[in-house]
Amino acid sequence: MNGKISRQGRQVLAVLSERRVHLTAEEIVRLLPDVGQATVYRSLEQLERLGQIRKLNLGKRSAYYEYARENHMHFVCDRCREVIDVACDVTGVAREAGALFGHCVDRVEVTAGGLCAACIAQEQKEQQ
Amino acid sequence: MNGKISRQGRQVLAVLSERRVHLTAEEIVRLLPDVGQATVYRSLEQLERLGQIRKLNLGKRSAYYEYARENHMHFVCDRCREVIDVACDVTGVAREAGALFGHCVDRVEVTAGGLCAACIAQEQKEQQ
DNA sequence: CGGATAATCAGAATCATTCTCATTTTAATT
DNA sequence: AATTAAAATGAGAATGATTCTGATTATCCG
Repeated sequence: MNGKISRQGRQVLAVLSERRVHLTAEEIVRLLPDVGQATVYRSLEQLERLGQIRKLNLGKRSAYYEYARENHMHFVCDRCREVIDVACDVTGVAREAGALFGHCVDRVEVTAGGLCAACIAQEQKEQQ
Repeated sequence: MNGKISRQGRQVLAVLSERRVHLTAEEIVRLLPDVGQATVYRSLEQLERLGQIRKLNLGKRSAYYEYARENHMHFVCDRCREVIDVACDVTGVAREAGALFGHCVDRVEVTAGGLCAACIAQEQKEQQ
């Protein structure tokens, strides 16, 4: 459970790696009918600890998970609730800010909220 | 429920404004014995919508709430689980990044993880 | 005042996540 | 390959934060 990844763990990782989207634990459970949900949760935790995936706390009911890749932030639209990836790396800034107080930052999550482009267009249409 | 804040809502805001710390909804419920928990949750939601407070999704069991003030990020120590405020404003960067795709960013939450200064010291002591 | 509308409260319901424990798999050693 | 110990799995129960419900109470406005 520390370094080695089991068959089930590899299945979970494969789902996230292939789809390249944010998925909830529940969606992963459904995509892997012969892996128990406790195991899915355990694998997600292990994979996150190993840095292979990231857990996203977006203020939604459930957490989302994604395959770890270059840094980007997550934009959640207040209107359609869509989650959109946006290239934006502030890891350096955050690390330096933490270092000023002696903390060692090794993980940074940026979540933004507002109106997405599609919803801005929608609202303009509606107001005419 | 949209613009006006009820007596109970003002009590919730007062707790957050006076203490200036992150509190869970449950802690606020305990601090206000004669406000029902459903009302605390509803008030928190309204106050967040009005921009008076911020909801923090730190990957803990429950969400935290804080009085809205100048921007800072939240650092969660992987060892002691403490939540520490760290001055670090990336709102501008995030807003520009969103604008590139036509999104209107009006809220940015930065959460960092790693080892806090106290735990780094602890671990060094232990290794001797 | 009186009636309409909205907010509150207590408690129940929901639902994501974690726990339990019997069973199975894996790894190491003979 | 057989043996055994340790670890991982899975089904289902338990937990706990949040949301919903329905009856009651407060607020607003003529």
